[in-house]
Amino acid sequence: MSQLPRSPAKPRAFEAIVSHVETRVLSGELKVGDRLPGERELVTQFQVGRSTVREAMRVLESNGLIASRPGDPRGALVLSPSPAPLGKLITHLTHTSASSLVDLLIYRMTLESSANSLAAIRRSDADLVQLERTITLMGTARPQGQAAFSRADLDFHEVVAKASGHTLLHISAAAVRQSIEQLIARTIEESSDDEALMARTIEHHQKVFNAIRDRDAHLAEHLARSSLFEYYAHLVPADQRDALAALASFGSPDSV
Amino acid sequence: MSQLPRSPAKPRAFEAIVSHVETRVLSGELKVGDRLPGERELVTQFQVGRSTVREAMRVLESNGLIASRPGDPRGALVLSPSPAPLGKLITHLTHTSASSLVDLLIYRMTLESSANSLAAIRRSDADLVQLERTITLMGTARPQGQAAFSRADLDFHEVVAKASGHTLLHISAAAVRQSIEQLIARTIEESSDDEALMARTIEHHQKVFNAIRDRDAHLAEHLARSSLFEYYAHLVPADQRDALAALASFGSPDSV
DNA sequence: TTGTATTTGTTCGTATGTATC
DNA sequence: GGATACATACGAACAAATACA
Repeated sequence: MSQLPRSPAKPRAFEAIVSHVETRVLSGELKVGDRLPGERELVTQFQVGRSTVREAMRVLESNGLIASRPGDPRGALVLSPSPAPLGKLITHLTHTSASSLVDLLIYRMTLESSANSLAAIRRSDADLVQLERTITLMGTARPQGQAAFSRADLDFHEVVAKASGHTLLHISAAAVRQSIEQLIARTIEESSDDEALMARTIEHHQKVFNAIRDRDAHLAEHLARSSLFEYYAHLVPADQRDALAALASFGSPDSV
Repeated sequence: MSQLPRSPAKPRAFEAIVSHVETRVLSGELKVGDRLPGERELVTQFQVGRSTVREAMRVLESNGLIASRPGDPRGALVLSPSPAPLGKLITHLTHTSASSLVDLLIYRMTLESSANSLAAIRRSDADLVQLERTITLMGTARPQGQAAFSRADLDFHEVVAKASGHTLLHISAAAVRQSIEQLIARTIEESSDDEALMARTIEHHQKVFNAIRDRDAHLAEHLARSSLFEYYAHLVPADQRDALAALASFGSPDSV
């Protein structure tokens, strides 16, 4: 009996080291740039075998807390907080549990509309300069075809997300954009360069820029939704389009 | 010289196994519930030592991809996506001050408002039954104090997210909720049981339920924002509250 | 710059407790 | 209950890489 995994589950030896280090990093006892004791010293400190110590090191490393390299007598290095492991995890999540294109688009609409809103509130003047540059880039990329234009387009969204000053939104939006691009890469390759759509997209982005410049958070948020809808809606089956349309029309001046 | 870590950095033996498994999960070759080969078989497959295999297992385990337990002759189990690893990373990032409480609340508002909107569109009748039950539970938990009420409250949001039928939203919203609860655990413990707030919260949830029942996506989305704002806004410093307020007021009937 | 000591990366053998059949 | 195969954990050994005198 008892086919289910036990609730408490036997605590494993390496976990003691992991949570010990995590706690000390969280409490500030271990600062960025500090060194952990060497593996052999951890063996005596925790009364475990060296393999166990190494398992703990790999987990801490995978979570972005430390880095160790061979031959360094000073021990593993405590790293500064980085969104990199988070980005990897989110990328993995979007790739695995992305049931459909429409769900990915919904997710992107969700994240980027908030990023736009935040950017309108938190943007610096330097952000505006960078944004204007990416819009210019879209213009020059236009005659180079769909692929180049798409790259410039993604750049714009990336810069906006960065201007939001929200690390989590920034990282996760980037992951979702990438997943979407990979998913529709084949679908879109044969789509003839749609000059009219490109022009409309640039216009949209110009409007977003204006809204962010004028610190109009509501307008910026709504524009993210409507422009994503216009750009991508034709790729999703008509019978799944209602959820996307509902999000896109939220906050619209002419709705309600 | 060369104190900095090399750019290419020598690939380590266990990483081959990690990325191999990751790739197979991503490609769908390994489905949830499938089993990995035993450790000894992986040793021969990858021509590495057993400790190396175990290090790879710990990393995969820490990222929530697999679970293994001693004595199981079937090998490590491939897990379904879970919010746990994501929540842990987010919690760690916020604690190390890469991100603040207000950013977490913004993130939650972003995700849950979309989840509400989707739930209004995709909900089944069974979802409604479950939602009603969690609201009833909040009523019975009310006299048991803040902690019990908070748990029931979180349950409601969890059920709504599930009803959205959007795995990504569901998982990431759960992770963010978890992080927020951990972050404000101490702040809120001394907050006297606010009977009035509890009553208002239940009312809010009833309104959300009605909106989802009536398939009013816009109303459901707006309610998620306004109720989160009312519930949590007092915890964020006044000078950071504008971004949260901007999101909360978006789509409001009386704004614009 | 060279050499040396020490560290991490990796392998291997062994013992032990446990889940499955 | 017993046999089997598994994961957990330890520790010794060697190679490669690094820091430091």
